[in-house]
Amino acid sequence: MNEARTSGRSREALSSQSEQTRAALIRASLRLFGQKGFDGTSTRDIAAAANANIGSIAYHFGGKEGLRLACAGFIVDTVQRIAGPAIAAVPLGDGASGEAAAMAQIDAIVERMVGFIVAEPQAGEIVQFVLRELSHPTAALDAIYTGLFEPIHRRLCAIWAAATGEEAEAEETRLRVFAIIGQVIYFRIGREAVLRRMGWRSVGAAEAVRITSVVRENVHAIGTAIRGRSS
Amino acid sequence: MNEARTSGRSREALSSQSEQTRAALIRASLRLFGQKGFDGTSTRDIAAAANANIGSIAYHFGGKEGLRLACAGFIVDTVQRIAGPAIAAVPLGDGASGEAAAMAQIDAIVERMVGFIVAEPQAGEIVQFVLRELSHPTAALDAIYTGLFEPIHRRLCAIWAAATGEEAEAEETRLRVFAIIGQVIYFRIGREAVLRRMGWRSVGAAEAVRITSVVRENVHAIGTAIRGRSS
DNA sequence: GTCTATAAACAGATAGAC
DNA sequence: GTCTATCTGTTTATAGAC
Repeated sequence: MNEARTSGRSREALSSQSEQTRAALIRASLRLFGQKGFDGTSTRDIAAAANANIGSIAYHFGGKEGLRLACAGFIVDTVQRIAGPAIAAVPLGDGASGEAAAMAQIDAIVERMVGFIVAEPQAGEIVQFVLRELSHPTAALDAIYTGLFEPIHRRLCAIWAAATGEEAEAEETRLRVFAIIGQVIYFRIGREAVLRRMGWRSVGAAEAVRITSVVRENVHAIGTAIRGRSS
Repeated sequence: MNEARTSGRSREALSSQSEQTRAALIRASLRLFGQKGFDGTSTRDIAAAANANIGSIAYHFGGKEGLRLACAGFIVDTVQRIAGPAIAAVPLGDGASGEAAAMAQIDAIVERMVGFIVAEPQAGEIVQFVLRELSHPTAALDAIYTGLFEPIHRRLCAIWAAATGEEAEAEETRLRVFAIIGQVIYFRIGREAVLRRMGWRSVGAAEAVRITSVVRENVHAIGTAIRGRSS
């Protein structure tokens, strides 16, 4: 079996034609895998969409499966770059002022999450790709879980804990953060149903604002109720 | 093109071998479509799983596409039978007592939803199937949306309105009900991530109880906050 | 109604010319 | 590195035997 050129390549060659073809193939396959699924996408379609030839897939990635793994790597890099700053640790005070600051950070995160996941076109491909991987785990999911899901969820739990006084790694907290994420994700997954039920033609910036407003209110309500339990 | 035997069949022939083959094909294809996707599933696999032969698919459903539509019909029937009683209209009093009764019905619905969607094995196939249809709408989605999504969502909005005093068909209410559904659905869609993060080996009855507890608390918190706005 | 054989198209992988 | 030609296996659909 030929070894694909997936590692050890020099960083100076980023704009060589080889790297351009490589990048174009990843972009095209991420889009097509997201739209039509891994099995539903042929290597011929990918090559055509990337303006490359079929043989280049075997050359760069060893085969179709290698392309899937490369997509996972691209997703990890992309989302880390976008989500990283938003969920970075910010200095939080103690007691009530710390809780308020943490809740403000949660507000900002919800707004960014909705903006990216729901309204950003590129997020559609990524979410669909991840969704399919979740339903049929491969090595690509391992990369996405370890590089993205786990660290982000853990960080969100910590922020939620700072905002409510709950323990960050408590089972209840972890489940609650999943439920909160679900509120947002569903607007992408069930987009078609949302469009029909809301009578919207698309979900753009204006619709994202409406969704953000509702989700933020929900999250506040949950946080307030949790905080109120301990008093 | 041959017309498939998809309509006009007599109801008395339910246990004939023809109907048995037909039912077996639908069950098998729903499971396989859910697991591996429509494109990822071959008619040979379906026929083998249903203990039928390949030709019978063309005979009963006209082809693979007809099988997809038949799956959608099966889903509408199944979910209507399960969800129907739970969301049926119950006599609600006026004022505060009516709100409490409506919230109690919401509690019961959340519990049933989590129990079915998250813990019931058959729900996995159905959710995965619907999920894939949502991301790539065909005529099968039209059937599911019209027969299931729209009426159930509308009914949930009405119950939520009775519990909170909001207007049932207000944009905000419709979005809020979507967000609440998202909380539950995510535990099925993101099951693999949930399993890993929670350290669970599977999601059974015991885990469903934990999830129900968290989601119910969230929903109560949201409902209470909404009700509190008007005072 | 069921099952088999086969057709026609398409898949991914690969060898080799350039 | 790129591109073409081709191999091998698999796909859905269908015609026809039983």
